[in-house]
Formats: sequence, C-alpha cells, structure tokens
Amino acid sequence: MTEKPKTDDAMTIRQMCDAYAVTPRTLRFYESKELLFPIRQGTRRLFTKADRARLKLILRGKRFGFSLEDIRQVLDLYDRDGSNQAQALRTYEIARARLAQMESQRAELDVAIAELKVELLAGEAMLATLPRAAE
Amino acid sequence: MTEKPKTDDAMTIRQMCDAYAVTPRTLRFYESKELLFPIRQGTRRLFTKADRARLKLILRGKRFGFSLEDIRQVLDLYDRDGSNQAQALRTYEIARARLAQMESQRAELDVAIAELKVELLAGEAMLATLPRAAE
DNA sequence: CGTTACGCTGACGTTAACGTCAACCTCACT
DNA sequence: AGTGAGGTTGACGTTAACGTCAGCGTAACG
Repeated sequence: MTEKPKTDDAMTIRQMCDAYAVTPRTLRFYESKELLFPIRQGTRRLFTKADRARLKLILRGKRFGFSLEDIRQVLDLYDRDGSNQAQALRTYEIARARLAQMESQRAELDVAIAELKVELLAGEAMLATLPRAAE
Repeated sequence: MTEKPKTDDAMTIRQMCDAYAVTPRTLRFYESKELLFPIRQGTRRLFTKADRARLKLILRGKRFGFSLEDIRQVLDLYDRDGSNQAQALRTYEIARARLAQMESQRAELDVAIAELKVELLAGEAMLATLPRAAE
C-alpha cells in the first residue's frame, strides 16, 4: 500500500497560482531557472507535491532575502542527496552566511534609523520656528 | 569683504572622486539626473562648494536607502527656497514616510532573522545526528 | 463548427544605478 | 611635434525577477 505517488496530486498552473499567490509567469520562470520541475501532460505543466514543497521553500527563501540562485543551490543539494552530510553542511553554511548578512544589514538599518530620527527632530524644530500662515 | 563665492573652491572631477569615494561616472550620472550642477570651465566640470554639500546629502540619503529620485526632490526643495514652510514640510513628510518604511523593513528583517535562526538550530540538530566521517 | 477558457513558447520590456567601452579633445611638458 | 594625464560625450551593457505582449495550440461546451 501507500505505493502511488503518481500524478494523484498534480495541480495545474492556475491552481498553483491561486494556492500560492504567484503568477503563471513566475512559475514558468522558476522552471526555466530549474527551481521547479513540473511534469508534462502533453504540453501542459502539472505541478506535483514535490513541486509544491519546493515552491514553499522558494517563497520562504525569498522572504529571507535569498536570491533565486542561492535558493536553487540549496534545493539542488536537498534533491541530490538529502542525507549527505557534506551537502547538508554546505546548506548550513550558506544559511549561516546569509544570517550574518541579515544581521549586519539590520545593524546598518538601525544606525540609519537613528540618524534619520535625529534629522526629523531637527526638522520639527525648524518647522516650529516658522509656523506662519496658520490658516 | 567675504564677497567672493566665485570659483575659489572649485574641484575637478578627480578631486571629487578622491574626496568622496565615488567614480567619475557617478558624478556625471548625478549631473545628468540633475542632482549636481557643476559649472564648466570650457568643457570640464568644476564642482563648487554647493555641489559638495549636495553630494554629501546624496550619499547620506543613499545610506538611508532613499532612491536618487527621492533625493532629487528633496534637494530641489532645499534649493528652490529653503525657507518655505510648505516645502520644508514636504521634505519632512518624505523623511517621515521613509522612516516608517525603514522601521517596517526592520521589523520584517527581525522576523526573518528569528525564523532563519530556528532553521539553523534544526540544521545543527540534523548535522549532529550524522557526524560520520570525522576529520 | 464556432467560441471561450486555459495553456504554451518565444522574445522584448522594465527598473536602478551606474559600468564599460570607443572616440575625441586639450593642456602641459619635453 | 609627440606623448601622457585627465577630461568629455555618447551609447550600449549589466543584474534580478519577473511583466507584457504576440501568435499559436487544444479541449470542452453548446
């Protein structure tokens, strides 16, 4: 039993779009970039459960700010051999590097926010000196 | 006295590049986008004190994540009439909007960082289960 | 059999902020 | 006159992640 991972759960491109809030163009684009591998029924694409799993990872990766290329590499590693420790380690390293980037970016953002707040205070002070034309 | 804001302090493009760590292309690009207005000595550009002040603001704006177009608008307002309260107010509003963006971005980044950290912990756990091929 | 829905494949367009030539000028020397 | 440094103006290239056609197929409905 449980021996039927065939096309039981295949979804059309439109169903995918509705389910994941992406455009057809996006899905085709991801396929062209080898991020997704929908099967074909004639000329049409059918997205399997595996594709949906990958798409979820892709969208998550994007939220993290990974580039599609980064994401592709990680997906490749998962696909090729999920139980290879060298590859798992590589994935881990990529993620760690990205985390470092994000934390650095956040630090810069914090500085910029602080500076901008100072500017705003100065701006408010200036505005207060010339409150003419009070309707 | 103090009546000579002529070309006393004009700088060549190369001097500007060295002073502000930008390329000539960048300065010419900024001029084409009407962010800078270097005077001409024959065909060559000479950047005045005013240009340097603007460039500093531009670079600062970029650190804040403003687009060049945003920056141009603000510079225009300053230039046109620095003491116009309506314009100062507009500048203030632009900056406030940008600050809101930045804080929202920071919040998202925080979430993404937190999530990614969770993933990393999971990754570490997984790596720990298969510590084969030591060394 | 006509139309409507859905899908497919190119292929060019978009946005930002410059990078990267190529071809030319033009001083200051030597 | 030659040469080298530094400058100028086009104008096309780059990167990411799709958007936006145009033109075509095909499958079901009425």
